[in-house]
Amino acid sequence: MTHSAGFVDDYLAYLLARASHLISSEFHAVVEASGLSLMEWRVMASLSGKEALSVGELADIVLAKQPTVTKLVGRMAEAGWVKRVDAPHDKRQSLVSLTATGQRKVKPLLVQARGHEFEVTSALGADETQRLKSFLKNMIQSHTASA
Amino acid sequence: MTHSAGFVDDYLAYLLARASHLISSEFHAVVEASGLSLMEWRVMASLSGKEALSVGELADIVLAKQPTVTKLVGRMAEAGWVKRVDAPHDKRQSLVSLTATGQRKVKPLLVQARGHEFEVTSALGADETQRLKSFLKNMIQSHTASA
DNA sequence: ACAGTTTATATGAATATTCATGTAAATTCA
DNA sequence: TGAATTTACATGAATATTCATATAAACTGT
Repeated sequence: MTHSAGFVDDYLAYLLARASHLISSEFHAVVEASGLSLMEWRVMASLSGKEALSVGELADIVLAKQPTVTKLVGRMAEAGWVKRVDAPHDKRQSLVSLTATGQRKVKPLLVQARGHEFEVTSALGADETQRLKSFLKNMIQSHTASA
Repeated sequence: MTHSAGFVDDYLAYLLARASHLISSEFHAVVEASGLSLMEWRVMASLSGKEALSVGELADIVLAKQPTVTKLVGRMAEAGWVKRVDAPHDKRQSLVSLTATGQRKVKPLLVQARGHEFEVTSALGADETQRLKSFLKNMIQSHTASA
């Protein structure tokens, strides 16, 4: 049975939210299996490959508010996955980085994430996937230029 | 200054999450100005044009869990924007619909939402926008077929 | 029709997120 | 330099979300 098309069914903001939620949810199962929450996974994925990120930068990247990230990072530090050090040049900043334990924990997930992404996009094909990503990157960039 | 590309910068799930968050946030200002939260707006937009939706259907649509929606709808009913009636054929279901007050409240937002969507997509152009929406709809459909 | 199962929603406790605000460090500019 | 302002993070209270579970209605197979 086909639902009558409601407002949201052709509304870009909603299509983005739904697609995002859907893809994240699928991978959520994998993430949970390794004992991480979605937010914890986002933090660790964001930190991987980087030397360190400040709490504020992390908040921006993981799409949460600063107090949320402060507390999230606190829990993750207790778990031993990340550590915090004051920035040498600006002692207000708290630089967050992965511990060796954290790196070991996130490494397999990064591989699985690429695998999942491939599954998701294989129906579209590589070219179309690139086009989709370009759309999204453009949209992100053009609406972030403000800063 | 260009950041070195981290894992998430080319990861589809993240691009979707970021684009979604960005677009929603922009419109969030408009929504808040009318005294609604983002979730309340989603509920009302989802209900507009429909006769009614069950709590479960709503939860699926607004991308939240059922207990969240039960409580959200409870608050919205107190505010007078929606009402609940037991489904005549299945008394377990609680059918949620907009009140006249709710309709009046959401109507201008629906117009503004289309306006905002137009702003966001005007940079892409109508054709590319349709293509982007098609991508998203396909992705949503193909990953929802399971049910 | 009935016992067992499944489905839809509600509810209370646990958890997470956010808002408002505080503190301290950095920056600005007279 | 130093007072005023801004920036970065932390913290406690308020709020929202979720998990686990309860309740009641509908379905299933006999």
